[in-house]
Amino acid sequence: MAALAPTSLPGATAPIDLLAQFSESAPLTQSLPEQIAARLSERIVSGAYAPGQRILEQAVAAEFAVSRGPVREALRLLEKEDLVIILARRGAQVTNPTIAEVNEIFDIRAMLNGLRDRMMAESAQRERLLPLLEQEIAKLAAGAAALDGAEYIDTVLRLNRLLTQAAGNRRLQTILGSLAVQTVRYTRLGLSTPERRQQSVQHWQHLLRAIREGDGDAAERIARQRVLDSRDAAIEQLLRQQAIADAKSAA
Amino acid sequence: MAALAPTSLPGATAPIDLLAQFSESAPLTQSLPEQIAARLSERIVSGAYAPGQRILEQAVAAEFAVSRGPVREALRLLEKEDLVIILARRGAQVTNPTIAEVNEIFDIRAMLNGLRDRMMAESAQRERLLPLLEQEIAKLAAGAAALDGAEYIDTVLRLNRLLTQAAGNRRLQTILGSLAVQTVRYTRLGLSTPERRQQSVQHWQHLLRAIREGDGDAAERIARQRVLDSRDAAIEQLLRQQAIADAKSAA
DNA sequence: GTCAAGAAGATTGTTGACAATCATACAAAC
DNA sequence: GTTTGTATGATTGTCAACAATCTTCTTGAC
Repeated sequence: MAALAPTSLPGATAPIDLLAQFSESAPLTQSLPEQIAARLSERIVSGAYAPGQRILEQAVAAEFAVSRGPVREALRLLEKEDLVIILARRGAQVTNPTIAEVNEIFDIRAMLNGLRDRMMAESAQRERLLPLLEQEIAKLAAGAAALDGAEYIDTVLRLNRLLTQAAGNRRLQTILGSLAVQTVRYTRLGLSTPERRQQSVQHWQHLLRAIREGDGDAAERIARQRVLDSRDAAIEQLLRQQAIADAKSAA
Repeated sequence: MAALAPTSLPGATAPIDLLAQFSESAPLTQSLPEQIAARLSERIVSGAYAPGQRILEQAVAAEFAVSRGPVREALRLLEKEDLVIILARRGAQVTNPTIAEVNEIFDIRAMLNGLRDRMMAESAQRERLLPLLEQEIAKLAAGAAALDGAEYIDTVLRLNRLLTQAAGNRRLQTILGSLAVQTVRYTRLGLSTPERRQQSVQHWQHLLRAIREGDGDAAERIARQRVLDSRDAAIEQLLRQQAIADAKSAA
């Protein structure tokens, strides 16, 4: 049996694939474990699965009408993204990063985004990408003033993906993609203020100039600073989520 | 009962350590997949499994007298380290990195070692580790003069582990550990000359001073330079291996 | 009331078998 | 001679059942 249509899985919400968003080019058909992982990933990032919550193989298998094998593999994929932790003979739990760990993630992102943007500034073919970057950064400026900032965040994600792909460093792409999932987990409903967003737009414009002038040192410095600045918003978001969780568990 | 609030837990798993074979402190009990992964890892790193070679699940399962399940999981672990690539319905193949990709790995290592050593220099508890570092660097100087440099490489690995663990950034540890596996793959039989090793020792001594003085900027700069310098040796090693492989396939 | 020891249930780890897909060899057509 | 189509074997993907281990609940002593 199991002649499964690659895109349809019992259970039924829209299969938004967070992981594919950051991968080079989403394959036309995802494997069964990948589909399951994508679904679970969304639940974790959205908060539907609370930090610390256990994920039982049998329960997931029953829900998606598959056996435990593919579910096991899906959980391993989520572990790779640090969305769950798997303890020997104790199964998977949704991770619950401490503030210190989120800080660490941003430290690493700062360094690697610095590398990425330096590579871009020093790349011979940056001329070809400059128009696209200019266009996206214009969109960014437009979205920054809005109240909810949803489009702003989308544009930031697109910009980052654009730069990451253009850097042409496959492994850098993998690592930054994984870190981006975590970042989205804390900035998705991104309650950053319009003021903060407009300051960020300035950073992006400075970066654009550095790239245009081929100034790798400047590009790296600006990228680092931009990531470290965005850290504050993420920490605030994390504290807010934890406060909500605490209130719930107290009730 | 017991509808307890999710117990707070550390963000993610301890990184599985394929370099454990080079360390005294291996975990007390490895899971079956981890043991298999470690054995296969050794073969890939040592070259017993050639780049591009297919690894069949059934063959490995038969050799270790287990079923294919644990072998599958072991192969997923190796994929995480980029020692193999797994293609859908086509199984696992030993990776065959291009020179460009090895360059990329060293770019990333340079940045993250920079972060790590900066953190060390700015850490409050660096005093406690300084004696250990001094001791290891002394060993390094002793081993640098030797002809084969085996002990030198062991000491470098120990030093790097020491610093990576001390940085206390779990995810950084994971990423650097994974990159270290790849690095060892190309520098293990490390035919770096005594001259090059002695220059490297100087770098380490400069780093030691920067850490002692709490100069994070200097620590980062030195670490970056050290990694980028070591890149040449790795590239040479890779070219040598490829030449051997070409000669074999021609014969 | 608290703690420890043991039993029962729940959950993961592993296995062997079956289904689906892929790679190869060979034949036929152009 | 090259290419296309087909059959066969090899290999991965998935499943359901069993074994090993952990967690929870109960019981009993202090």
